[in-house]
Amino acid sequence: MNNQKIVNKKGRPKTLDLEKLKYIAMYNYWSNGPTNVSLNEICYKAKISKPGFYREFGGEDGLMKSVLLLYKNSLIQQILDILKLEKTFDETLDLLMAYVIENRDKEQKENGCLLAKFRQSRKKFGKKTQEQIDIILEERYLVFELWIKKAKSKGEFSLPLTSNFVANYIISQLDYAVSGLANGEKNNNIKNVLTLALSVLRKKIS
Amino acid sequence: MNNQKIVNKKGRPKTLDLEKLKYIAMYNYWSNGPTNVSLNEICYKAKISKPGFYREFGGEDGLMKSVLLLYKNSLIQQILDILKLEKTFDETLDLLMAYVIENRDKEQKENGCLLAKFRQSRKKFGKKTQEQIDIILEERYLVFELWIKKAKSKGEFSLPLTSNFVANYIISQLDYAVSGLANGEKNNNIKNVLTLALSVLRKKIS
DNA sequence: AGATTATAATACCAATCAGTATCTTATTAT
DNA sequence: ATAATAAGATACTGATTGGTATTATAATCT
Repeated sequence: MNNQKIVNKKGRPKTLDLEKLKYIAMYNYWSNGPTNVSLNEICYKAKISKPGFYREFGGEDGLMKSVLLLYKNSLIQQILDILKLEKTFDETLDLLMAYVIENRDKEQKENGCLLAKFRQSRKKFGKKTQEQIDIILEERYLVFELWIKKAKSKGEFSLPLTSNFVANYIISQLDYAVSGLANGEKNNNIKNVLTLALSVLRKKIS
Repeated sequence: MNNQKIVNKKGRPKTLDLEKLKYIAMYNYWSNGPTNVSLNEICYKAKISKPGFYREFGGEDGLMKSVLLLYKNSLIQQILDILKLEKTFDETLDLLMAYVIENRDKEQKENGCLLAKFRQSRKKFGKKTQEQIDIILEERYLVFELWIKKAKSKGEFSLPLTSNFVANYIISQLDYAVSGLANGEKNNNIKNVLTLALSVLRKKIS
């Protein structure tokens, strides 16, 4: 986006690796919690001088916003992509469960959801970060809601529940599962809880 | 417990207010998150000198263990007491929902569950704190499990689900509700989610 | 009264924090 | 070649952190 090394500019050329910095920041915010990582630490690990960092991001608020965008595009998108596979509603529930419980590696499970961590401490962050949290939450919600609406129109979901509520219900249960796994609960326990909680939305076998 | 001002002891008498310190620590850990509160800050707010604090608690680990015990006895106990009212299973579910959604004041809702916050950052704390987290989680689980077992023996709960699973399921849903409210979700949304999630455990109206 | 004991209070330590002033270096424009 | 520009890098600031050495104080014991 902003990589204009091609265009000859005046002044000393940039050598700092913004992608590396964002990735390192995301990883550290993710595993340690966004409120428990200092800018000093991030700059040191990314081998970027602090004045360089402040030139690029202005401060913590700008960095956090960038990290949230990176997390959305690389991680949250994986969940949203499942909703666009055009599988049946019940099959999609299975895929969502499998993604959360089986498909993520050990480290991802231990770290939980970075968006959830940001959300939990929302008030502690700057304006841009708070806005970005809200935007991503809304984006995620809208994709789930659209999926429910489609399932309804295809006749795959016919319970008398609003799309708004069903979307929130599923997101809530998935969020819980992710945080439960991060808390060290066993795969099978989470799987059973999720299975029962989502069973009320499925076509009854009887 | 340790208030032995009655017994004449040698040396300068203690004047520090341990209960006040623990209460202030609990409140600050609760509202700001246990990883975001410094000992300096706690000592300053409680008007206790740091050497005095270290003499009493040894350090952060000892304080956090004491705070967790205080939280368990004052807050978590309120939930557990509901399970001992000997109401029917379905009525007890109603009471649990009402407690989480209606009965807690605004500040409690915004702060969420202190135990959950400690649990989320469990690895960051000292040995005593980690052990106390585990103990309280286990105590809470056992009370829920006993309640389920009694409901089964009274014939109020007859689904083919283990008491272990049902206890975990209910705790999970309540935990989610508390954290959802802390994240600013609306009472009604949380109430609807909880109602649907717990409906699978209730006697069917049909 | 004087020794003993334990607590209170102040002041300090080195480490780390967010943020910046200053200086050096590498490029382009003239 | 020299000026202008912009980025890199070092080193600093004042504040805060966890933790402690030191000193003053208030009680009991002999």
